Amino acid sequence: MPVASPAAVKAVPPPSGRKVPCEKCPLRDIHALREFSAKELEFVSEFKSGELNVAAGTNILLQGTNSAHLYTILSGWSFRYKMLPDGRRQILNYALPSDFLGLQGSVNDEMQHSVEALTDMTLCVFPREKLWQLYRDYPTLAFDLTWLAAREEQILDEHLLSVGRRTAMERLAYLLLVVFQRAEEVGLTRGNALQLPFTQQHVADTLGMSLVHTNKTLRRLAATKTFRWKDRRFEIIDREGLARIASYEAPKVKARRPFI
Amino acid sequence: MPVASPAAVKAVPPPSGRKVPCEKCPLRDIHALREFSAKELEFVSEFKSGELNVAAGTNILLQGTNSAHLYTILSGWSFRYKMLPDGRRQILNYALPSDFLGLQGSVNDEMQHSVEALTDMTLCVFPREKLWQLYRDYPTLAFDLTWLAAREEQILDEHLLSVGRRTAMERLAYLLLVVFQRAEEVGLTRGNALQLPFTQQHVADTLGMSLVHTNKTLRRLAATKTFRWKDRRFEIIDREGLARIASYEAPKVKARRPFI
DNA sequence: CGACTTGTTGATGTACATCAAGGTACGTGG
DNA sequence: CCACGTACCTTGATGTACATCAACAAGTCG
Repeated sequence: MPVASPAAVKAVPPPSGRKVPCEKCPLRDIHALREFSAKELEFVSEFKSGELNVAAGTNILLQGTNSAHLYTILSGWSFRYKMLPDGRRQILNYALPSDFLGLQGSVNDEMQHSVEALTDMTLCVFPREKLWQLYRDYPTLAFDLTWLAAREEQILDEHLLSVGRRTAMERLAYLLLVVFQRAEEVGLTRGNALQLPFTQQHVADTLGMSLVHTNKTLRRLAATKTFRWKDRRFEIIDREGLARIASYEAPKVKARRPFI
Repeated sequence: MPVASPAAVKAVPPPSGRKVPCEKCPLRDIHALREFSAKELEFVSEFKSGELNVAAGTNILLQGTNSAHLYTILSGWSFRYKMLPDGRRQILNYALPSDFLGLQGSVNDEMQHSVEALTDMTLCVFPREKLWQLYRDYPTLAFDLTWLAAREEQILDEHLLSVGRRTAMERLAYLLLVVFQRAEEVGLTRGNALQLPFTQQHVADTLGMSLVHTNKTLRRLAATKTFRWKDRRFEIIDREGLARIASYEAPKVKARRPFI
């Protein structure tokens, strides 16, 4: 039975009162994100209740609990995952700077998934109870949230296609490609290189494969020389080649993506 | 290679001008759905551009195209799916009455998935260009859309866990259970029985398995006598038993679900 | 005209050989 | 100690082939 390494559950620390003013939000430098109007900026500043620094390995959200907070990632990597009672783990998606966490908590009493920090992170914290105010007074921001939810859905669709119907090679090629592209979008790459914070066990749990098989497949895929991955440093060499192996075509995005 | 039966692509007919007034919307009888205020009802009536009757097998939305319309299902079953260039098909989710289709088209230029009617259906049609008006003037409805998107995400999460980490038996038990529960929610069941409009090929493409293996697993699962399924008639006998086999726990929903 | 036969098709059920993926074990190197 | 790499054996899943059965259409005969 494929059982993931038992994740040590670290609880989240309380949010610090510290509030970097939103005008100086580091996310505003990211070109792929839309800009806020002065009025929006003012509201978001007010909406924000503080910042949170969490260490790698911390569980930001935990399956079976409820969270009074919503988060926007300011820096660092994390992943959403679910676990079965016997410890089998499925990683659902990775979350990078500008991604939004916790919206599902508005539908269910209890979170149906967990989120764990892959690296040290900084999070922007919003109280869930003010969410309604956002919908009432800031339709542009409300639309942004829907946009983000629909985008998450679209990523999950593609991921499900991978796990359900792509071969191990295809899956792996697809994952590496997509992760690189998403990191690139938010400025985490330097040229064709990227610091990849996850292990082969993470990859295995993302693609629904065993660790051993992931390793073997990774070796076979590396032989195509479409990328290099050694000691956390990932370098993409032949993007089109990877896409071809994955039989994946990147969707065209309609507009610059929003962030809250 | 597991290739789905080649789906004949039938185009959607143009929406009929016919508009059943929203006060008489058949969905309003469903207890699980929230009620609309008079003002909301008035707007939705205006938002609605017509109705659409489609035959089983019709593609309501098509991967790679863009759709000017959004749909709420008034009656009938359909499924969202993606296909790889060589014909491998992954069914992402089923859509039942009160479910909303097409929101992803607001994020991407082109649809990244298709939707096919499983049975004859009636759809309520909305023009996408009026969506912004809804966000601007009807925050409660905007919130409903977000709620629906978050719910879809939650279903996909669980589905991904299934395909990635559950065994064939568990997957199958999970699917049958969840489909029954969703049908029950919108009043499509009679006691413990349900008209199931899909074939074993659909099940296979949903769970990421081959047709043959689906059939064998279905036989083994049927031997547990937790359900009966013959000639489109599905009867659930031991719900808790199925849930135990699937190691699945149904999430608690926070509020009565909305529909547009 | 209706009843019966025949052929076709789609869905299901099963056998068997093959193969991709899993599990265990035991390396290495940092 | 943990992440990675690899060998070896096992098993779960696939692909192909073929059989059954019901639904349906077309054609034939009394």
